[in-house]
Formats: sequence, C-alpha cells, structure tokens
Amino acid sequence: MKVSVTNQLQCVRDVVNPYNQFSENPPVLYTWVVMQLPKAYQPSDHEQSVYEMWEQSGAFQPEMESGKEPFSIIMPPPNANGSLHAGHLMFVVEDLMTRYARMCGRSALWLPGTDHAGIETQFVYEGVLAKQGKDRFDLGPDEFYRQVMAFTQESQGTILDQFRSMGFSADWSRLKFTLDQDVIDVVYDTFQRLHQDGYIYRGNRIVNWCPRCQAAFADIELDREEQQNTLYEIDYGPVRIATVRPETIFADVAIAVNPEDERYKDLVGTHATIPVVDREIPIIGDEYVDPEFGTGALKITPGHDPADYAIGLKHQLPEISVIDFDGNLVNVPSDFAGLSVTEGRERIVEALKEAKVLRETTDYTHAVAVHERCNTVIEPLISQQWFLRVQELNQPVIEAIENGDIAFHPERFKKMAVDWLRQERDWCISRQIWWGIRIPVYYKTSHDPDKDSYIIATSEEEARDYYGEGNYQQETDTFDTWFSSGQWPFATLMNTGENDFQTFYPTTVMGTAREILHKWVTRMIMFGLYRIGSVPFEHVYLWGLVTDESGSKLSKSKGNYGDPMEITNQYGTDALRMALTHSNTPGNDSPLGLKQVEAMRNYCNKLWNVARFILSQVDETYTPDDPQPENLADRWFMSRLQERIKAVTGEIEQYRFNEAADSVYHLLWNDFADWYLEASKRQVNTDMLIYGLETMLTLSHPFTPFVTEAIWQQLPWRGDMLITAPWPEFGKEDWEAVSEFMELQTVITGIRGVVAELGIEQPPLYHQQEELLEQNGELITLLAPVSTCQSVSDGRGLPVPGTTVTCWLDVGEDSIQKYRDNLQKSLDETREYIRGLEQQLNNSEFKHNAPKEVVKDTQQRCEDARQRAQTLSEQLTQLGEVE
RNA sequence: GGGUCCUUAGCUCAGCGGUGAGAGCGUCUGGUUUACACCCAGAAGGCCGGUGGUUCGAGUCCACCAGGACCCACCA
Repeated sequence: MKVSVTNQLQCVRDVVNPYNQFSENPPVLYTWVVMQLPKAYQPSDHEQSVYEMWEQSGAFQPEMESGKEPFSIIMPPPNANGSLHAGHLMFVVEDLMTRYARMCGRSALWLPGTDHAGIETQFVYEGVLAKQGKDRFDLGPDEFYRQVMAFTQESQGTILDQFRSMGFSADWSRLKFTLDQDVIDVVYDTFQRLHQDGYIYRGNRIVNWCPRCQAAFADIELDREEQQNTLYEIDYGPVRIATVRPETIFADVAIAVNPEDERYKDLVGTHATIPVVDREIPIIGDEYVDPEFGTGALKITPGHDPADYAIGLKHQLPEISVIDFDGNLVNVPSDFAGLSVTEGRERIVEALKEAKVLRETTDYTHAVAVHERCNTVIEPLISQQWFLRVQELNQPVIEAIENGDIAFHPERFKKMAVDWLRQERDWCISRQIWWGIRIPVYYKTSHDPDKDSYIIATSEEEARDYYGEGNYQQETDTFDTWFSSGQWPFATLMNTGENDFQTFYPTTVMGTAREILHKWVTRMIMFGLYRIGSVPFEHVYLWGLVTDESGSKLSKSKGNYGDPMEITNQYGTDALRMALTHSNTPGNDSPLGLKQVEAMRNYCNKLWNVARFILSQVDETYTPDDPQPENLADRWFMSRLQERIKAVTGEIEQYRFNEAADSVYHLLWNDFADWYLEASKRQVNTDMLIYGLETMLTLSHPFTPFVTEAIWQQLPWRGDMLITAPWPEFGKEDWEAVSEFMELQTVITGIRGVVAELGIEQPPLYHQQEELLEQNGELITLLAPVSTCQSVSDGRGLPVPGTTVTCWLDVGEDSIQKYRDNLQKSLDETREYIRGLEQQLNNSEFKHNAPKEVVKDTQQRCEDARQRAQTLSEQLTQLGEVE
C-alpha cells in the first residue's frame, strides 16, 4: 500500500488526503496510516510538491479588490545571471513577513524582479568574448548589448528556481527585469523631468576613473586598499613639497601652503618651479593644507586629484591632464610619454635624482581608492560626465526620515542615512558601461550654435524634431545602475498590473542589506519623493552579512562559502530558514553554523513527530470541535497557547523575528512536546491536541513553511492550505491554571532531580492532603519517577526541594543523609534570597517610587520564598529527629 | 579624522530598566518509556570587558577607558 504523502499534493485546492484512498474500503484506523509515515521528516519528499501546490493555486498573488488591507514588499532584485549566494539568504525574512501578512488576511504582495547587474554581467561577458579573442570594442555598444541580453535571457532561470526552492512566496507572475522596456521608459521619464527641473548637467569634472573598466564610478563604488608607498620630498625652487605621486608633477598648477604657516607665509604670491620641466607655478595660500603633514607644502594637481580639483576651482587654477583613460602618461615630455603610471613614477624619480631635487624618501602606508568590482586602482581624472545635483533633492528625504515617515529597523540607521544625505556631493550618473540603460541623449555632429549641444531624446526621430535633418550620434554612456534601481519601487508597480501602483504604493517594508543603505535605500526615497511625492516604503528593515561561525564574511576565496543549496539538500530548506531567522538580530551580522541548521532540522523533525503522535490519536472520521479544557494540564496549555500567540504576533509585528522564532521553538519543544503531550498520555483531549497542533503549525508556518504545510495536508478534516489559513487570534489567559501547573512542574522537576542525583528507582511520593497532589496524582506518577502519589497522615522521608507543596519521597535512610547537604544548601540559598528581598521591601524609597505592581510582585516573591524556606526548615528538622 | 556596532556559560549568540541571568551547540551522569536517539531525564558551567555616574532598582541608561568589527572621509 502506498502511503507517500507527497503524491497526494498534486491537486491544488481540493487536496486529497491519505484517507481518501481508503474510502471505498472498510474503515481503517488512521493510526495505522500515520504509523506508516517515516519516523523522520524527509524534506525532499515534500518541498517540491508543496511549492508547486502553492504556486499553482495562485496563493502568491495578492487578492485584489477584496477590500483587504494591502501589504507589499519589493524584492531587492538579484542578478539575473547569478545564482543564490549568502547575500540572498536574509530574503527569508521578507518571505516571513509576507507569509505572516497573508495569513493575517492582508492582500500581500512580494514583488520579485531581476537585475541586469551592469558591471558584473559586463565583466562576465567580456570574459566570454576574451575566450574568442575579442573584446567589446570589436562589437560596438549595440551588438554588445544585444549579445549580453541574449546571454542573460538564457541564464536567467537559475536564480528564480533557487528562490523557489527557498520557499519564497513571491508573486512570480509579476516578475520584472531592470531592462524591461516599461521600466526603462519610467527611468527616461524621470531623467527628462530632472533635466527640465535643472537637476541634471553635463560637465568636465574630476571623476573616479577605472582604467580596467574604462568607466567612471561614483565615490560610493570605491573601496579602500592599504598600500605601501614612498613619500617623496622634492624641491620646487623655494619650497619643498611631499608627494606619493611624483609622476603627476607635469600636471601641477600651483603650490599651496597654509596661510598661517610661519615658514611659508611670505612666499604666498611668489612662484615656485616644477623641476625637470622647469615650469613656474604660483604659490598660493589655502587653509586646507595641514602644516604638520609632510613638508607643509602641497603641490596642486587639479587634473588628477579630487582634493586639488576643489582647491583649483576655488583659486581658478587651470586643469592639466597628463594621464589618459588607459592610465598612461600623455602630454608629457617624450621621455615619459606613453608610460604607465608605475613606470612613469620610476622614471621621474630617476630624473629627479639626476636633477638633485629629490631630498628625502620615507615609507608611507596609506589607503588608495580601488574599484570595488575589479580592485583596479582608481585614477582620478577629468572627463565629461553627466551629473545629478542632489543637495536640493535630498532635502525632503532628510525631512521625511526625521519626521518618521519612514521607520528604520533598527532605528540607528536613521541617523546614518541622514548624515550621508547631508554631505552627499553631486552624483555622477553616467557610466561608460554598455550593458545598461543608455542615457537618452542625442548629439548632432555639426551642431547649430543657436541650439543646445545635446537633446534629451529616446530616439533619433525625437532628436530630429528638434534639430532637423542631419547626422546624429547617440550617447553611448549608460546610467549608473543605482540611478535606475533607485526608481525600482515605482518603476515596477507602475507596470505590473492595472491597480498595482494605486494599491501597493507606498510599499509596506523595504528589507535589504545594511551595506546598501546609502547606495540604494536613500536614493529610492529621494526618487520616490521627487517623482511620486511620497516615500516609497513605510518601514526599512536592514540586515548585516551572513557570516561563518567565526564572523568571517562568506566568500569563495576564503573557502568558507558553502553553496546554500547544499545545506538545504542536506538539512531541508526549513532548517536553513529557521536557523537564519533565529540567528539574525536586526542590523547585525548573522553567524550561520551548520550546528545551528542541524538544531533547526531537529526542530522540524520534532514538529513532524508531534503531528504523527497527535494524528495517531484520532480516527478517520474525526472532525475537530472547539477545544474544551478538561483538566489542569488542558487549562494550563490552553492558557500558555494564548500567551504565546500573543507573544509571537507581537514579536513579528515589532520586527523581532529572532525572538519570534525562539518563542515558536520553545513553545513546540518545551511546552507542547515535553509537557502537554506527555501529560495528555494520561487523558487524551483530542480537540485540545488538534487545536494545539493547528495553532503550532500556523505560528511556525512563516518560519518553516514546507514542513508545516506538509503536515497540514495530512489533516483529514482540512481541505485548504496552511499558506492561506488565518493567523490565530488569542483569547484570555487562565492565571490560576498557569500557577498551579507550574507548581506541579516544580514538584515533578524536583523529584526528577533528586531521583537522578541519588540514582534510585521510583520511590513512593507522600504528602499530607495537598489538594494539588491529590488531584493530580496520576499525572505525577506518569511524569515523575515515582511509584505512587499518596496522602498520608504522618509524612516521612526526603522532602522534595524547591516547592511550597509539602511532600516527601520515601527513600532509604542513607539516601536521605546523602541528600541532606543539598537541602541545607537549598535552604541557605533561599534564606539569602529572602534577605535580599526583605532589604528591598524595607527600603521606603523603593515602596515610594517603584510601580505598585512591582512592589506587590516583590512581596509575593518574598512570601513564596519564606514559605519554601519554612517548609524546608521544618523538613530538615524532621530529618534531624530521624537521625 | 568622523560615525556605528560588538564585548554575557567552553563555542555561537539572545536578553525591550523591575530584582535568584537565558538558548542552541559542546561537556558530564543516567535512560532499548511503540511521536521523535534528528530522542528523553538530570547536572556542571557566569564578579554580564574595566572604572565611575544616573536610579528605589543597571547586563540593560549615561560618561570615560581597553580590546575587536564595520561604515563614511579629498592629509598630499
């Protein structure tokens, strides 16, 4: 007989459950079927079919026009050509939030997309070309774009399949790509408006040039790399300067000194001479110069240093370029022309030595800027680029953040975002990358002096309308990828469905890595406010890196990079998801260890087995009724469930997903499995068990969607799917039951401790008409290693420690004496504890200032402790008598 | 140079001002309990980095110090 569960899951909605196959046969006890299920949860048996069921059912698509409150997250688009890596793992919290919202009855949309990943993909494809002995210049921008597009479309599926295997409940029917024409149109429109409003300009400015990529990059795309260099001190006639870049002396236009510097004060206004070429340059005064550093005199090279560029502008100095786009020297004496920067440096140092102007060299370690993608040293140089003036545009962003229009989780990133926005300089938005969105600009080759030198146009016809007939050249530069992805929230929603933008903008949450707070998050807010007039999201949830257990970043080169797919294959996707959620605190790195994943695999298995046990308690005709607590354990567990539902709900709402995961974990393992399930072996309350199971599955679903749904599909009375089942509501808590059951737990734990410590076998337990024990004797004999639980008129034996309930274990005399010390110690500790509490209670200021509940609580605590101490001491006295 | 975070059990980390400080893993002891050995029961293990301060009350808030991680920045 086939009992494979997964085969049953193919039908969507009208799910077949394992009973149906017996329906024409004589009734078969469900217990029997359940016991045929594997003892251990096998993720691979379920994940694919469960996912297919969800996807085919349309559960990932939000219910539109339902009047439901919308909830939306725009997924940070992964590289269309890439595969799943550590950087995507925290997306599980977005799935978690989406699933939670969906279960709460909201119209939930998690909108996925993929990114063309300009530079990265261009690199990859250039590699492909290199194997054919070609480079991109052999193809030209248009052909190159065409080929990369084909390449991307071919490999796009991988990452999406992997996201599916992670259980991501994104609405794939709305999938967008950053180079979709409708997205590009939105970006063009924004560019047009920004230009009209005067925020865009084209100009010769100093930029961060990567000779490797043949492109300019924004400051934020650079990394710093420590480099060992030499600081050269060189005589420039009357002053001596210090530099690490002697090869740029040909581009010097001035020497700057601090005007307060006594040594050089008088030289300001006179001239210095560039050695080797013997060119005279002015000596100027500027506060920027630090008299303490080097010689206190700074050579000014506006063409090749950003700081010098700023000084040059201030003093209206000329700009000389001596390094070309390949990083070679140009416009220099023929001895140096064509040399690379490094060779040029060596050659000029020799020349300086010969000229006897090189005075001193010192080793110097400093940070040089390198391109974050290829690690090539950046050459600052002047080139013509497109810029966006951001200061004014950032103003409303700062206000929105400070007003709290956007809530940051954790909050500290609010300040970081604002600080960055305040100091951001004009943003160079043009890239000499070909795989990207072409800047919509045309130039007329012979341009009419009465008209602009360029025209914003998306096609040549448009340009022609303005300029008339002639030869046109299209701008080959593309937009910085962040210029377009900054518009992603609305560029997507405007093009995914008729009412999507109206319904889901502003989106609810943006969840992303904290490292792109500046690059992406602040810019999305900026574009949202500029284009739409409202923020693009109401909450920002930021996470750090997923690292290995020692806190190192996961990387292939470090060898600690496990393919996440290997982990999910071995332990199951739920285990990885739960481990990630559990080990992540907002804003911080998450060390992910396999031990943790294993522990969560065990959690999934525990869930599976709890279900197996409970299902074995019902027969196939069972239909659940409202749970009615019948005994103390029922009442306690019912109360405990209410409390936990409330807690988990609150924790999720407050973005404390790790705590929510922890709550769910312990609810299952400790409360449900260790206590309630064990207790219910005495008296089965089926409705309670089922209510507990269903609640447990629901609470756990956002964390571990597969196993919970797989179990849900086993519930014969259920024809629906857990993914769209309602999130549980919580009712009243029963404090009396809680406190009574907890006392019982204390007694049981106390007995277990004593018995284990002494290594004895099931002694009888005696008490003197203790109501709690009298009513729960059977439960105690079931859960604690005692042979019986009896009321006696004259109790004797070893008192059970830690409880106010007076009871004794009937053990041998030597055992009692052996344990006496433990009891004495316990008594001493309790007395010490009481002393502390009394001290506090006697403090009039405490009574005066502390909230009433706290005082009352403290009194209660003290009272309980006194009672325990009294019980203990009486019992010890009795023991003494025995002795 | 500016900023942020971290420092709690052997390891990795939670801990939202309220009082004997928690988890997972690891260690030790004992278990062939038909839900689960991916298990059960028990135990050991902490001056919560240091010094001050605020408070009736501090692991939690503030200041400084020490060590570590990261982000930003135009000292050549």
